[in-house]
This record gives sequence, C-alpha cells and structure tokens, in this order.
Amino acid sequence: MMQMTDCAACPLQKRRMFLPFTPEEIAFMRAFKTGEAVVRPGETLLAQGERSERLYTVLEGFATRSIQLEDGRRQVVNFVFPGDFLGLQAGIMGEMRHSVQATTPMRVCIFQRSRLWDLFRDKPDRAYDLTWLAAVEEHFLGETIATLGQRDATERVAWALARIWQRLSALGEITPDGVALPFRQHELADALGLSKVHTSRTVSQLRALGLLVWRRGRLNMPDPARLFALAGLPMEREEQRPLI
Amino acid sequence: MMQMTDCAACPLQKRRMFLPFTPEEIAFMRAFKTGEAVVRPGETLLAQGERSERLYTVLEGFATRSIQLEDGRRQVVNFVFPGDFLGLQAGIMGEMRHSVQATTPMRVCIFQRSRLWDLFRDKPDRAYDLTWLAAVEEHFLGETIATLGQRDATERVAWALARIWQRLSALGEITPDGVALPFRQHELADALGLSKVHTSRTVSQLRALGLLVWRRGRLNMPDPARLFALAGLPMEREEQRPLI
DNA sequence: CCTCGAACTTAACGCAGGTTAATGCGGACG
DNA sequence: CGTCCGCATTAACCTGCGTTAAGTTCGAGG
Repeated sequence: MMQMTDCAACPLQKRRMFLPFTPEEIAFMRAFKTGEAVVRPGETLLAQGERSERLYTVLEGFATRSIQLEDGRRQVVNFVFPGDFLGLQAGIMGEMRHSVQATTPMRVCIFQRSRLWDLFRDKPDRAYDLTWLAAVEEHFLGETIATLGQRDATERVAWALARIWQRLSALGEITPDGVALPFRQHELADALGLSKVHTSRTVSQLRALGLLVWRRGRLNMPDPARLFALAGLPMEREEQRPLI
Repeated sequence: MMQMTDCAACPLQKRRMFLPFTPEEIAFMRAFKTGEAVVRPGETLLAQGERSERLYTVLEGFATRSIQLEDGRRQVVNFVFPGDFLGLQAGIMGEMRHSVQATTPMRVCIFQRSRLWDLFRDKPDRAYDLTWLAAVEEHFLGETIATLGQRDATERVAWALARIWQRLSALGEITPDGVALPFRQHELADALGLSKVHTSRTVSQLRALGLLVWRRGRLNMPDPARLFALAGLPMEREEQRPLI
C-alpha cells in the first residue's frame, strides 16, 4: 500500500464533469476507501473469471474493458476513463465477466466488496448514485450494440472517436491542438469489431475527408460538427455525473 | 385501469427461477405497485425519447428492447421476458434511450417513477436487488457486444437461440416438443445485425446440421450441448433472480 | 373452398470488409 | 549515429453477408 490521497482532496473533484462531494459524502468515502494503487500500462486490474474482493474508482489514466472468447478472440466492450467505477459486476454478481486492462499508467482508489452492502443500508443516496452510474453505463452499452449491429466501418470509427473526444473534453483534457488519445488503433479495432487493417483504412479515409487529424497519439477534430453528424450523435455536452 | 393481481398471489412467484418474496417484501410491493396493464402485440410500452413516469415489471408475455437510428435502421438491443423490470433508464436518467415493443400479448405491473427514491431510502435490500438486476443486464449487454463484434452469422444465431432457450427453460416453458418462440426471424435479424435473408439462410443451415427444429413458432433443440458449444456458451442453469 | 397477406425460403450477384504480406516510420536504446 | 521494434499504412486478393427479386407455405377471413 502506498501513500493515499485524502478524499477531501480528491483530484477528480477538480474536473467539472463531476458533481461535488458534500461534507458527509467526503466523510463516508474516506471510511469506505481502503487504499490506492498504481497500475502500469498493459497490467490487468480485474481479470475475467476472477472473484475480486476489490472495487475501484479510477483517479487517473485509461483502460479498456474487454471480453475474451473461448478461442482467443477479444472484444473491447468499452473504454474506461477517470471517474469510472470498476468491479460492480464482481461486487454484485460474484464473478467478473470481463477484464480491465490499463492502456496508460493509472491511479485508482480501492474499496472492499464486503462493504458494498453497507453503502446500500447506510447511504441510500450513494446507492442511488451507484445505480445511476450503472444505468448510464447500460445506456452506452445499448448504443454500442446499435453501432456494431447497424453502422458501417466509417460510421463506427466516427462514433467511437466522437464519444472518446466528448468524454475527454468533459474531463477538460482538450488543448488547442486536440487531445492525447490514450488508445491505439488496435484497441479501436477490437472495440468496433473491425480488423486492424480496415480500421487503419477507415481512419485514413476520415483523415482524407478532413474530419480528423490523428498522429502519434494526438487527435484533433477540425470540424467536430461534421464528425458527430456522421457518427449519428448530437453534439450536446455530457451531464455531470456522481463520483463513487 | 383493470383488475389488479395482488402481489401475494404474484403469478411470477410460481416460476422457480425467481427468489420468493418475504412477507415484508409483499407488503412493500403491494404499496409500491399502482396498477396493471395489458399490452397487445406490436404495441409500444415505452418509447425512445419519452420521459415515462412509469416503471413496469413484466408478468406475462414477451417484448423487444430496440434502438431506432436517425435514418430508421433498427437494432434490437435485447429480448424482454416475464420478470424483467422495465423503465429504469427513464426512471433514473430521465429519458428512455430505447423503445420496448410487445411481440406477444403482455400483462405488466405498473409502478411510479416518483417512488423509486423511496425504495432506495426505505428498502435497501430492494434497492440492492434492483442494482443486482442492472448488473446482470449489463453483463448480458457485454456478451451481446462480444457476439456482434466477433462472431460470424452461424455463431450469432446459435448464441441468440441458445440464450432464449435457456431463459424460456428457466421460466418453465419447455415441453417435450420444445418451446413456443415468441420472436420472429425478423426480430432475430435485427438483434444480431444480420439481414433477414441471411438470418433465414443461417437458420436453414443450422437445421440442416440437425441442431434445431424451428417451424411455425415452435423451436426444438435435438442436441442442446452441440448448439451451446457452437454458441460459445456453457450449459449451466441460470441463477435465481430477484423480482421487483 | 378460394383469396390474400405475413412470414419465410431460395437463388444470383455485388461489395464491404477480412486476410496476408510487404513497406514505412518514429522512438528507445546501445 | 545505427539498429531494432512496435505501430501504422498500403496493396492484392478473397469471402461472408447484403440486396433484389422470385417463389413457398400457412393461417385467417370471406
């Protein structure tokens, strides 16, 4: 165990996409939090099949949630960003059905699964927030299903980049020359059900259309409105979300 | 409003896939439930974009949850079975992001969205159950994403039919000549991201392999183990689930 | 018994995207 | 400054699935 940030000084609170903690919430979270961990790129934070005793909130860094099929094929279910809560599945259903793998260095808060029930019993508002997060997650998964089921490669890539852009932007990660993309084409491909080669072709095509600039881990969008339109997404700002 | 079944005599309780109510739960559910409705095939129970004040539990009958894209394409996100809880998205996020459409006659219990918070405040165990259901749902959506992203048409069809079979079987709907399938090929196709034509071809192929018999709304599986293997699914029985 | 329509089936053809493989490029390290 | 390696790109070829369109089959209603 390493030095642990106090919840009162939670770095996530500086990002305006998150609802501020009330003093009681800080007190509760302080007691709920049992540690902190650093994860290196490529490391597996939660493994499919594992019965993890731990739950996490991402403080910093990025990851993928992915499912491994029997024969080795891999599907990235979605991307993980700071503020995301991890491990609810194992926490509630007993066993993780997917893995979480860091794509950048990460820092995470640690909670104990055994205390999840206390949260429901003693802090209904926190439990409600947790369910809120689960409902939002469910919505995004539904959108992903619609994308994989109905959209062609161009639309898919546009959609994924638009969603990632939106999330990074809500986190305040945008600079004049765009954002640092924490994922590689390989992960995009696995998330969209496309081959790496075709993903590259498709990205090139979007580049040729002047819809994006993506080089060496930096992404920029010369004309966000057009890209969002192609992705079938409205351009609204994301709602603030609670933090567990 | 029509005549309303008392929760103490809830017909779902007869099905062994559901955890039995405790006496207090019955008392609570009785107060929580505000009505009952009958829905005809084809009717829309919840519409995408709507801010429904109502939540439902399915007592009888089947439905699809689907997302409509801007240009009219439709993706069936999943299938709805008796015991499923509907409307949590609108209940928690404010707006439905998908529609729920009956594919058979249905009967549903009605609850008020405004009282959802009471449930969290007063009945932490019920709130926990609700979150449990959400977590299981999330797991299935993840599996669907993996299927659409990685599996070919044959595997997809096998997967969908195996999952539906499993659920119907848990509901006790299996007879010696199989189950009554409440969905048509059209809906399967929309759920799997395949065209109707190719879905038909693929079903024929599975039929030719002796893996299934599906005629006029009845499905049978001569060799479930082989079909499940093809679908990449273990053949275990589903866990009992709570009922809201 | 006949007609009609919904659901499904079958066949022919074309294309989006998979696969394989060769090539380019920049960053890390000696 | 040169080599290596991981990642991205490009090209050539192939196939699974979409599309269109012409049947079937069966049940409902006259």
